[in-house]
Amino acid sequence: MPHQKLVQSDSCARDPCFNSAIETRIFHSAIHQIGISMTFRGNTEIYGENEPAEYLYKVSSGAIRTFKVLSDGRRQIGAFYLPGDIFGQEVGNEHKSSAEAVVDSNIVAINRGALAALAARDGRIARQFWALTATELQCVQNHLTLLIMTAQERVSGFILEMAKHSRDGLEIELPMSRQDIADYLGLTIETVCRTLKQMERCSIIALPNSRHIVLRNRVALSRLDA
Amino acid sequence: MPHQKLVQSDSCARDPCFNSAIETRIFHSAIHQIGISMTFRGNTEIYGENEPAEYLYKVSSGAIRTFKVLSDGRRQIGAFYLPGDIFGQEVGNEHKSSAEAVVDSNIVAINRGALAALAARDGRIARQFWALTATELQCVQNHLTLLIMTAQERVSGFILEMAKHSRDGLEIELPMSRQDIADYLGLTIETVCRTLKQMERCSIIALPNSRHIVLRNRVALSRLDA
DNA sequence: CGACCATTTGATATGGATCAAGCGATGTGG
DNA sequence: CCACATCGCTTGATCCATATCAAATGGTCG
Repeated sequence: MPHQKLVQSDSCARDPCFNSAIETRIFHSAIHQIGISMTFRGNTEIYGENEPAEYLYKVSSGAIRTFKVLSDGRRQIGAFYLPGDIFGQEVGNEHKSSAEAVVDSNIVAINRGALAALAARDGRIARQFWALTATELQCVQNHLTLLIMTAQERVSGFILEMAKHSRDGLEIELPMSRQDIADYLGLTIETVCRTLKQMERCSIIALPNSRHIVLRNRVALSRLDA
Repeated sequence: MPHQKLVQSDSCARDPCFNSAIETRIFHSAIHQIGISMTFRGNTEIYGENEPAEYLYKVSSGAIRTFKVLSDGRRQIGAFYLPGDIFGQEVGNEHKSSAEAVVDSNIVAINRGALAALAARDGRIARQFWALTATELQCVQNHLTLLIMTAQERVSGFILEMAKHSRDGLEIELPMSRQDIADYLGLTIETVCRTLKQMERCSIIALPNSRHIVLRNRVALSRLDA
């Protein structure tokens, strides 16, 4: 799960080649100055695979998923982006994934060309711009590690990721469906359900309803995640 | 599989924010000028997880694997680096994986600080420096896609990747063991063996010996890879 | 209230893991 | 030069985690 805050608080902050908290703030305020605010209803497309990547997006509210659909219809969700996260940064000129709003969402769109122009004049902006790719890399690598693990480990990994985004780190409001979670973790809906249920039986979590998870035993949960 | 050539020939080349073939050449010649050549025997460590990332490395000959070992001993190979590839680029100041020579290898080590200094004076170098992260991202994303597929698809994906590195794209010399392949694909040795054998039975590939694969039917192979 | 869709739960099937030999190179010492 | 130990690979038999198929439940909206 991409997460701008990670960049500030993690190892990256110490790397002279990367960003600092101050630069991050400058960058985000630049985004809001040159960006255009937009609204998307849940389950609507923001951009499609192979489309030219003209814009970068910052999530103001809601949740976004990026994904690829394989030839046989299987869907691989690459990431979920939550408020504060930036998505749409690509390696080339084209989007390598599609992006959809998971629920009704507000996002700020920033023209990549305009941002590049700013970056050309301000090294701090340039560093932040590049740091997006680095953050992305970090997230994909974590995701990769999840995919070689057992169902239990994947689900606990997912819950712990989501918990980082929640206010208190204990109560999680899931914007996404079971199918979304399954496609993110490379499992089926049924396995996700059963695994969650089993964790509930062990009093590791509580499931007041299908979109709400409460952490009851974080230590046990972390243990499940290898 | 990271692959500098990818950066030149792929979509990235068209992105003004990224590199061009000329810049790539300038970058690589800079590496050879400020880099120190080193030799590693097969199965020896180049760097370990969490060590400070002082150097960047370019493979001259041989093959390198980067990997993480999970708490329970499972090993996840993140990538194989073959001649021409650059590895050791990290998001922060520390290596997030360990690196080992797969077979006896020659590599050129470049001080990251020295490269950063060059980059500060030459935007072309800076772009290339950053493009490394982008290339890495691209590769991890491909790897991620492999891991949600069936054993057959993973193995064919792997073979096709390796074929890109071979001279004629048909005859593949594998530097790595079955265990390495298994740990890269998230499978067991036995499954890798059986899958290869089955492809041989279908005349999709030939296996003159365990380290040599010959593509007999590339179309059928690509079809297996979703 | 009834239709609809997401989620849960249950029963069964299966792909890949695990366990266990066998085999074929490579190397070592007698 | 040949037994023999070693190590990586292959092959076979069995098991199990997760997928698949099927049905029940429950929440939401007209």
